[in-house]
Amino acid sequence: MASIKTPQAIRGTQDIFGAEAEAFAFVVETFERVRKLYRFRRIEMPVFEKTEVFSRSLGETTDVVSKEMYSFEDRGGESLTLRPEFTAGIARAYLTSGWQQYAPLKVATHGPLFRYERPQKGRYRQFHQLDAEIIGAAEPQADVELLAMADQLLKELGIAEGVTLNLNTLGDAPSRESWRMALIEHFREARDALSEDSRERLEKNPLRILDSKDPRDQALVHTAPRIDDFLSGEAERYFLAVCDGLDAAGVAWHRNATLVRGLDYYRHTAFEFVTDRLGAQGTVLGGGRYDGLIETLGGPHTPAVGWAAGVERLAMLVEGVSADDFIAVVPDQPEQECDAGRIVQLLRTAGLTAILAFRGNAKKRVDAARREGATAVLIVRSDGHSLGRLHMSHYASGRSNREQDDLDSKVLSALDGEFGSKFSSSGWNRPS
RNA sequence: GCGAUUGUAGCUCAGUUGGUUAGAGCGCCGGUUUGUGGUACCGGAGGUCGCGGGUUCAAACCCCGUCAAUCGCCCCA
Repeated sequence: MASIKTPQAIRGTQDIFGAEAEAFAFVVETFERVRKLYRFRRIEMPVFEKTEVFSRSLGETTDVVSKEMYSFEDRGGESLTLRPEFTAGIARAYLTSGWQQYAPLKVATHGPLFRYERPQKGRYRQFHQLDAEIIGAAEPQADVELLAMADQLLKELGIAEGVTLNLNTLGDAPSRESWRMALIEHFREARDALSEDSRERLEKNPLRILDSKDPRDQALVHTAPRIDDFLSGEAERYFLAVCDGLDAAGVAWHRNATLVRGLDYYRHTAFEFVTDRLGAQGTVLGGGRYDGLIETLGGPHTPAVGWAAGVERLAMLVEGVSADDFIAVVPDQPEQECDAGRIVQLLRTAGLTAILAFRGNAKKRVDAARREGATAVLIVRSDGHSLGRLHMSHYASGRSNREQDDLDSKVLSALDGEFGSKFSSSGWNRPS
């Protein structure tokens, strides 16, 4: 008999369960809560777009476009691509869905993205991002607001301690271009001292040499021309306004003059929240201003700024999302199954998390409930049983008698007298 | 695309210089005890040793290939 081979999961995809899934959900829920505080409007976006949406906006020579896109032809012969990022699709929607009328538009979304890369720690082929954008705002306050929201998000996730905001400006288009020329000249003179990778970058993307990890490049980076010397007066004023705004908002930041961003569309403000706790993937949230992007999609000149954050990376920093308390209801004998079912439903209706332990005898059910981490087990006995009809056993460690009493009275009020006006209760912290 | 490490039960892992029938814990299934306090007891099922080839009297172990995972390079969130 030929055995059936179980298909494997696609490389770089994840099946998330348990504590990791809880951390993942905690990140997303916290983001949803925080973005509402800033009144970013929720949007839902397609997971795929015409390929040109990404190829035109990100830059043909970027790695994302040249080798990381999941592209395919549909039945009509059109080239489509699973989104490798959010921004390009949102910019397209801004133009094709009439969202220009809402400018300045503050939007937020989250969901899966796809890049054909070699998976490693904090990097997957299907990964997930939080995303926030302000479209149609040229004011530095937009940058500040976005960063303030990012900062609050990290604080509310409880991970702000190990994460720092690196901030830089890439200047406006003329500033960036003259800086770029100066960098090429600087590195070309010392070409032989550069690492192999950086010699490659010199042709393709000279700005990237600045954040090379190769020690051979470090010395040259140190003496490289700085963007500050090429900033136009306007670009400089803009950056100062962002810095002042951050200080006023109480957002801590570090100037990092060698911070650049990978995608072509960035101008002015560029930023990354980085940590050293995630191995090679230190960037947990990154973004910047992309005033030129919407024009590359055929729209009017539209200033915009945004960021994206890796949900998996944030979730890895979040530790010990405490599981919610729950009560397991266990019938003593099969005859109490219906009573137990009634009780568990009453508890849920009253807003208490409760499960009905339904496999094995009472002993096995109690054991199973405790293994699952039940806060307490409510045993249901027959009416008139010598040990009483209901018994609460508290199993959560480190709870005070007061907390246990509170839970007992919540349960009693949820049952509303149906199973008697009181029950016995025992617990580790209770002298009994 | 490149490099390093690792693939043994559902999970976490042992497995000697190559040598009978590949083990443990947890989980799972069955039962006993217990009317409740953090690991009670007894029994059971479950493994093409990632896959393919080679060396050998003999391979989980050595060699080659391949696939996958992990970490790193590149790049990015």
